[in-house]
Amino acid sequence: MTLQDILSEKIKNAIENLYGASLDSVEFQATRKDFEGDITVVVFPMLKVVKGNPVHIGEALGNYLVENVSEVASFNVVKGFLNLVLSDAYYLSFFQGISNFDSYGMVPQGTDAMMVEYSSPNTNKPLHLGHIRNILLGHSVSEILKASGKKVYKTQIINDRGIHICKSMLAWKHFGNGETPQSTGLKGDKLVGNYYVKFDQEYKKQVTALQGEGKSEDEAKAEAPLLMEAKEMLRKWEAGDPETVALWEQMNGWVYDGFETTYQKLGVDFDSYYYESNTYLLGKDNIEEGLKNGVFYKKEDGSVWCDLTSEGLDEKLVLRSDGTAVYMTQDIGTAIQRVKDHPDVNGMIYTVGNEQDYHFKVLFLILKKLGFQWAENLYHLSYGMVDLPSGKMKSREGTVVDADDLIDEMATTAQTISEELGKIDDLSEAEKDHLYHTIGMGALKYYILKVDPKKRILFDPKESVDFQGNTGPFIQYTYARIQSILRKSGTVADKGIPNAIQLHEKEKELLKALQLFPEKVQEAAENYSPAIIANYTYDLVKEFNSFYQNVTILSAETEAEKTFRVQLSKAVGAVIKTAFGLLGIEVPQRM
RNA sequence: GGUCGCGUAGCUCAGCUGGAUAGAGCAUCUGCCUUCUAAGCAGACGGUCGCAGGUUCGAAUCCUGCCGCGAUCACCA
Repeated sequence: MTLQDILSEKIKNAIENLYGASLDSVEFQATRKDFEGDITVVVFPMLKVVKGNPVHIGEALGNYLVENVSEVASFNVVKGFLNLVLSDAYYLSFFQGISNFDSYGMVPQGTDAMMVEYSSPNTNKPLHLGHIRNILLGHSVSEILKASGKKVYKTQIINDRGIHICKSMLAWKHFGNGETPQSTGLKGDKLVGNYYVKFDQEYKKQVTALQGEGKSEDEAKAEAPLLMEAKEMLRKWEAGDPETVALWEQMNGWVYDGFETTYQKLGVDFDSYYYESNTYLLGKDNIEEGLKNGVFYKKEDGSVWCDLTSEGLDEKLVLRSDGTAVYMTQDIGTAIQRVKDHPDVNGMIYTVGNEQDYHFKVLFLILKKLGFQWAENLYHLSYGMVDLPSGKMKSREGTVVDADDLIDEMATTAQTISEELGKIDDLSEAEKDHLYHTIGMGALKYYILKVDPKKRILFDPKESVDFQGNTGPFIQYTYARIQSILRKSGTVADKGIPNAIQLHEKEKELLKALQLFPEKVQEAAENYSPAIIANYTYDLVKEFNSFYQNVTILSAETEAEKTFRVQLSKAVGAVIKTAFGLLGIEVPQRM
């Protein structure tokens, strides 16, 4: 039973005894910093059942609580706010209750499993900044769900088939001279991406040439030999032509190797992979079944639709008149397949940009109509675009920010700043490089995750990401300082937590901040929002820094104080580490 | 045009299940490094919470309308 529950119960009793009225609920909030007290009871809502002056009611309640609840030390009333001051003993017992700092805030894994899809790239282009937001969000939400007690399967669906892949393949065949990642030293995804660009260039030349021969733009675009050839290649691929399939496998293999390198640098991973080449035919059987159940209907031309007008949406095509699948068909089939593959899954999260909001609304509705139990727990983790100061990223104009380049730049920036400060000159080169990468990624990940996923992000690569204020490195730095305290405190931290000690104001604030962590994890899981964790961690760190600057830790006046403060620092360090773990950010011993 | 999302300090963002005088960081200015890491701390400056109504004891928060920005409305994926 939490303190709030206890207080709530007591307040209800008090209102019953004092005024003969019954309250449904009691509203609490954290006391604002400028008032004395730790927790505040809002009296206003009680006026609905108790007639009277809110200040008088507040005072009556305050007196009652001081007498009847040992945790309440004193109180004051401001307007309709009853501010309660909690006893040191209450805080100490809370702190002693966190026996294991490392697992504080984590809920043990239950049986409920969720599947989280993220990344899901095409195989014709390298990953860019937009993918990075997707990947970081998906990965972080996975970790947050795990922390809230869910079993999580991380997955992605790779768009490895279609005309765009054929374009890369064709360009490589014509202009590649047998180049490979090994022969060129290029990352596989970069190499293939270059041929995709090459295709486009050559294709445009052909179009221009055809236009010069008097064709219209549309005719020229449709009739350019390269495009015809690419379409032919797609037909061959679908027919299973061995040569085409072999080339496709080889080039996709290069791309996967390249992607894997980037994922490793980002520190993310997956439990399973789905490939569109395997799933693009799925879903037709489900449509057939839905047709029988009356979920769908067939038009005269043979196309199959789902009528969602009663839900305020449109009619949606689920099967073409020629019987072939559309995007929606495939997604229906893939969702169902995933649950077949993972029978314990009871919900899915799709990390996909907000331009597909409507698609997922429809998809989820259709899956519900088809009667799947797990369809009640589908969530589109929708996020806004990443904009550059110059506007939208456009691959054609070469304004995309390449993921690998960005990751490297972040580390370089971290290196420059670290070298200026010169605090880690004694580390080995390998240790330094690892640290630069840790800090650079901390900056990038925190920068992206701290903002509400729904919102667009303006990313200025020139100014790079800040290292001061509400940033990843600032929090990492605090962690490193805490590690320094622990190194220098020797075995003090092993002595346990003293139980008779007068709490400093800053210590109390810090304990309050620590107390919030488990609810924040829960809140983040319910809202699928890493931003909640990020902003909480920043608040905690600010509180710690204020404590750090205002109280003496290692040379505290008494031994008990010293032990207590070291323990407190240790706990804050542990929470930072856990919280950053949920954001997928590493935390350094020194920096 | 229909639908969805966003609009808070010069800039980047918190706060949004209604509660006290709307919070941080950056930028600008003032202090603080013989003392546990100054990537820090303490403070100053900075706001018609897009606009207008409504509900309420109380609205940045909920409702309606409008304005601005964006996305989306394919037998594309």
